[in-house]
Amino acid sequence: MKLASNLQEQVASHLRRRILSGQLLPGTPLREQTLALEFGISRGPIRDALLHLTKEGLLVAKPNVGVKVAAEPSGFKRHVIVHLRREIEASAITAWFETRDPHLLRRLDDNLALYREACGGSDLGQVVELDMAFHRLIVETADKGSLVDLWLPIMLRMFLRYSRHRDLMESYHEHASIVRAMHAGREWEALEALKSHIV
Amino acid sequence: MKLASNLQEQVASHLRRRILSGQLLPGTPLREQTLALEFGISRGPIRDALLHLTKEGLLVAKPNVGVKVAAEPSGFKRHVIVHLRREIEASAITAWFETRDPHLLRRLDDNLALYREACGGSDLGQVVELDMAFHRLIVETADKGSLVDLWLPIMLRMFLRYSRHRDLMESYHEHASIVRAMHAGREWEALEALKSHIV
DNA sequence: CATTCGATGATTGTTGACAAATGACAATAG
DNA sequence: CTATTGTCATTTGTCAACAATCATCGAATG
Repeated sequence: MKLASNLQEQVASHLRRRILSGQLLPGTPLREQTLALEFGISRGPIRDALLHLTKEGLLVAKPNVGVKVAAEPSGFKRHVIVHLRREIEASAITAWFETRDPHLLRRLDDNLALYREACGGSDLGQVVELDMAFHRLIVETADKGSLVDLWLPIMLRMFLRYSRHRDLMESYHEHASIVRAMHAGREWEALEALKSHIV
Repeated sequence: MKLASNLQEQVASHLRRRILSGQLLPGTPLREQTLALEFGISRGPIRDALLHLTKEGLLVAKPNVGVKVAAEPSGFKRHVIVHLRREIEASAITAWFETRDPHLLRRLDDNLALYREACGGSDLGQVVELDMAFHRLIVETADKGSLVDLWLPIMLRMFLRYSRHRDLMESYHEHASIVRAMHAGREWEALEALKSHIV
């Protein structure tokens, strides 16, 4: 977990985690003044953070009214999002198989160990964080990480409904399958495992 | 061209147009104070606008340093972007063929007329605007427009290199082909025309 | 009784001043 | 001669006060 030096990023990270872990439910309004009091800072950085999260799709804004936590994507939209995520992450994995840089494999192994541990625990925020970090590691390897800013908003919208319909341990095993196929050098198998993991 | 009531959107629109039309080249730094003087307003709304454009992918920001116009996407990234755009717009067209609402056809026809005219003229900003509006109309019809916020950042990144390698009149005819297929009710043909248009 | 109009309170939008961080360059020590 | 340190100008980051806008609710009106 990285520590940002500027307030707006700290606020954004904090709120992002609270939304993704389900502590802030869709529809919950977020007021600038309230948050400013809560964080003990002025409204400026709060505004910046809310603007960030709005563009990331976690909040929706109405001019002169305020922001609230975004609704979970509809069935149709979610269907499109699934395809987009698959496209991006599959491209990244395909690119990785060109070089098979072992550095990524080491970091994925590390992440897997932490992820398994977190899935057993009760801190859902930690689980979300590690799940996201896993996929981010994959996306970051391709094209010097240039896909991340394209991938992040899509990923975040999907994770808006993280807590539901999800068996954490099964999710861990799916991650493990992907990494196993990469270790073994079987590209097709890795892509299939990825595809069936993203639903 | 819509006129926003709040300053940040006016500034964002203005800068967006200048970037997409090639008046602001990749790498050009944008300073808050300079822009504030230029627009005759304070730095607050400027900050908001720059944050918007950064999240849209048109600018890149470095903390405590500032923002500059984003570089054109690399070959690899562009390849992914093309696939994503195709996926989104194809989904929208497929959804439209479920209802075949004639309202969209009328608006596309209107857009085509203006687009043809603009392609003959010299105002590249106008051409970009109408090209974008064409695709936006398509995306907006599906799922009550919920795909737009997903689609826009992808579209904008692609349009960062709008001016180059492009025959405007050919672009018009490709638009026309798509609309013609939709009028005729030929879904496969429309999807193929769309796919070959987005490259 | 339904509807429109206007006052009111809450909330965002905007501003200008001040604080903090950064990068460039020159002075200095090894 | 190189590397380090200190200073300075520039630019972003933060703050608190003020203005503009919107939603709510109640009263007047048809």
